[in-house]
Amino acid sequence: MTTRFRAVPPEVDWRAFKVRHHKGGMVFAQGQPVYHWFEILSGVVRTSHIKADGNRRVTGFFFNGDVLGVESGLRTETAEALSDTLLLGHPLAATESAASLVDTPFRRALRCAQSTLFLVGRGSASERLAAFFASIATRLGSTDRVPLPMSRDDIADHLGLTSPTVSRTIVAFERHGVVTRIGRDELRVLRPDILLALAGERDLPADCHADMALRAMVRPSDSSESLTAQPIATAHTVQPQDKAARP
Amino acid sequence: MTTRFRAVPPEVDWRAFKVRHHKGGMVFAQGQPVYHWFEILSGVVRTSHIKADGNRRVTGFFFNGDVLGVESGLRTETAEALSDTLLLGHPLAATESAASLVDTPFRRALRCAQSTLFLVGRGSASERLAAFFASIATRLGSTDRVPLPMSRDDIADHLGLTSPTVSRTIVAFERHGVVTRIGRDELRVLRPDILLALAGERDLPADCHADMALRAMVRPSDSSESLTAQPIATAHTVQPQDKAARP
DNA sequence: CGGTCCGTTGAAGCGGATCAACTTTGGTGG
DNA sequence: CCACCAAAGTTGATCCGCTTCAACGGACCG
Repeated sequence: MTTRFRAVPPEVDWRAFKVRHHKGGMVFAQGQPVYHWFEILSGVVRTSHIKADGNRRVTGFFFNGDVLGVESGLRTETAEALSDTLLLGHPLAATESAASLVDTPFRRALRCAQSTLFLVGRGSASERLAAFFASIATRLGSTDRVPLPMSRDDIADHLGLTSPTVSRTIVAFERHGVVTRIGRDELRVLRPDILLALAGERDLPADCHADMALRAMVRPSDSSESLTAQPIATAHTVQPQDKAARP
Repeated sequence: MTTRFRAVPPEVDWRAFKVRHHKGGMVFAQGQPVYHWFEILSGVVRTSHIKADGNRRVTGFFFNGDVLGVESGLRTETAEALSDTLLLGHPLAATESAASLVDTPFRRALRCAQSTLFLVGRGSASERLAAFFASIATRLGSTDRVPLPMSRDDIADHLGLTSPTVSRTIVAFERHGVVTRIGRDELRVLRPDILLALAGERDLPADCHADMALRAMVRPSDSSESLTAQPIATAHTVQPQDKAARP
């Protein structure tokens, strides 16, 4: 819950500058390099993130006094003015030089929290779990090994699911040859490409339609059990417009 | 996505100390004052937040090299060791003195991101929207006025819902006298207590069971339309164990 | 005054929650 | 070392809330 006061005292506003945007204007765009962070003097700004699958995720709304665009490297999100807006821009370099050593933990925690935002709140159980597993594997630097020292309930409470759903989805992953269970608290990723595709981080391999197959997997209503043979899916190109990009 | 390197160079590790926890141990507890932040040398830690309604939300898992507990004031979450764990604790005071002015925007952004985590990914559409409206009102300092300069699609994409659901839920709120629509892009909150209760931030007023009533509202299947008369609900004490605390 | 966009409302289907039974695991003590 | 027990995971059946796909209405703007 952000407060409504000035973010930094005036003496730190070295080379701070005012920017005016009118309704619909773009403050910064996803993919651009980060040069400044902004403080809202008046107006409303919306930040959103477009995933590889085209889905949009609105990451925040910012009102008078709020701080936005605090990141480094490349913009992970786009900021647009929802109304005529007056911003105070702060050069990131000035901030960096004074606190480059110290604020690192804050930034890392911020990145971590923001990446978690993309895990929860959107997408099916398969997508969330795939993203979760991919995230763990990436953070540990191991391509295929995914330790799960937490309980299924922990995972469920983290992703906004329930324990039975987590179980079913993992079993479905395994039935499709995406992962293998090693004991109770470890996975081995057999098809990282499909895992990332399910997570929405990259496009699906052309040879399969994992999401449709996995959907059918979790709910074994149809008796067409031809799945144990082939790892993932037949060459069905029938994309049911499942959760494609909005127009 | 946090990296796996040391959070800060050694010269900043003034009075850094190692802490060892065994499986199940509590690193810090929700509500305690914040004195340190931690860096994981080995093991796994889980952070979770208990809401007023008793629901638990697992906010993150932290592995080797991750940073956790970066906040100020009182702990908003509890951290527990999922395995035998070795931590490196950093006094917050040392970090503060060097960067008290500069890291403020990072902290505010972090708080903002973390609070957003509690909005999405859990709870019904009513809960998410209630929390969203309450959040806007709080941030603007106005108890009752809630401007909505963003489209319904924006709100939906932010909360992990869809535009029709947002519409229906707002109308349901209005039918219960919780809010009133002023034009298209502004709300007036008539019953802040119920709004906060729906958001899970505090207990319900004893005289009503808003959640049950609102559920029935959104889906007008039953024709028992006695709702326009009394603001919220009759004195039904029939709590259907809806989303109560887990044991 | 007409057109277009956005919001609202309706009907139908599905995904995940819920409740409950069963199985497995891991830990403990005999 | 094995038997037992408690805790966790898996599986099944049913239900409900949200999504989806439409159609309608209303507001803003030319």
